[in-house]
Amino acid sequence: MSAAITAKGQVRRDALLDAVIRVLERGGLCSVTHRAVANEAGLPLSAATYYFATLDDLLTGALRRATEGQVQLFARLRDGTLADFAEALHRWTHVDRASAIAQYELLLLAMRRDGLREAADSWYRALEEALEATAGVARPQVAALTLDGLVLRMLWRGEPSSVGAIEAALREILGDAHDRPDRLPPSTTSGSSA
Amino acid sequence: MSAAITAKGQVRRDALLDAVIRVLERGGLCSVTHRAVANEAGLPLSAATYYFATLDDLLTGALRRATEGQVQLFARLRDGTLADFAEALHRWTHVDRASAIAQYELLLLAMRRDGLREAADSWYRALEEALEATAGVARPQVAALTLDGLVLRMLWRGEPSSVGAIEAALREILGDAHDRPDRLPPSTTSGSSA
DNA sequence: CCTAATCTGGTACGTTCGTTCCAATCTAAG
DNA sequence: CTTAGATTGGAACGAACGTACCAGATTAGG
Repeated sequence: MSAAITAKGQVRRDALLDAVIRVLERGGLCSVTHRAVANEAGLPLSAATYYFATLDDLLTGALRRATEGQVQLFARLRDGTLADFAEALHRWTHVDRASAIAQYELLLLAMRRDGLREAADSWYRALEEALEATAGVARPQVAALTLDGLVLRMLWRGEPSSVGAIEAALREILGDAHDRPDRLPPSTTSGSSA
Repeated sequence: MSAAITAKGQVRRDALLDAVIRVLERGGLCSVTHRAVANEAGLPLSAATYYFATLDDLLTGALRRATEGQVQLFARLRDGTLADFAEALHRWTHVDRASAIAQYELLLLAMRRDGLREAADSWYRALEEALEATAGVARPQVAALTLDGLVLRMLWRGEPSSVGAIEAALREILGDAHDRPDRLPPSTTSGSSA
């Protein structure tokens, strides 16, 4: 045993996992192949097969990497304001929509692969913990479910689409229902989806 | 123009779409190919390519078909009791888990294909309308989001796992928060997941 | 330095895929 | 019955895939 894991090897590993995300964004799960990932990373095919023997290794690593970033985003929510979180959520679901879809595709894949269960779990737990630590949230466990549903709704239907509308929806979800008896607020600043 | 669309043709069409769901359940989105679907339906490859020229046609038709069934399930919720709905939800997310995952895979695909937007929309609208028609639901729009999140949580983590626990969670979600200030109820009858 | 392990880039095999083509068969309208 | 259009089953082509292999380059430990 001598070289173990070289620094340069780790750089290539990370480059490949980042490439997986980009390929995923562009063409979905089925388009993730050793060749496509290697090409996206600007590396020869052998580099992909050497560091990630099977396609599953590639996807597993990508999910774990993406989850880390998401966990950090949720952690930042814990310390920031609601408006900050609304803006982060807007960026994630509208500006970087392809990236968000890619992450959900990986999470859905985690339902099938037991090796990914852990990653999906930590993603979920990070959201719950962030909500529990956020002041004024009446029922964090329920709010976590609703927030999850809100993200999906934004990805599917595009609404709410503005930062302001998202913040209003968050207020509706996180806070208790004392002033608004019903309805998610419609988009306030920008119009509806296509 | 004479035969237009024959009855036998429609039978084969439906058989192929059902086969898509079964293939999807077994191996995920990437395993849906003309050959796999035709083989699953017990038909020659040409039958799949004749009725559904592209893979997208196959997936589009399958999502539309699956959505119809789901819309009918939600409609039944409107008229039944909460316990009935809890049982239906339990069957969907635990007994027929693979089928539920397959449907979400198709819904996720709908985020990428504009032709599927309509199907995803009708699925969503059916859930909201069912909740609006259900007596005692304080905020149906919010509840729809939460219910969506609950389904995903059950698919990812397996909890809540018993019919009783699901019904309790539903009561927490649908009704107002006047007796329980926090927490989703833990599983009551069966244990937690792995 | 030396040696063993990691890393690199390229090639090739066998499989599976979407897609196309075609001759034969079936069906319904005139 | 006749005939045009719908349907059927089989075969084949080119492309892309996972995977395996290998000879050379690089690197780290002794």
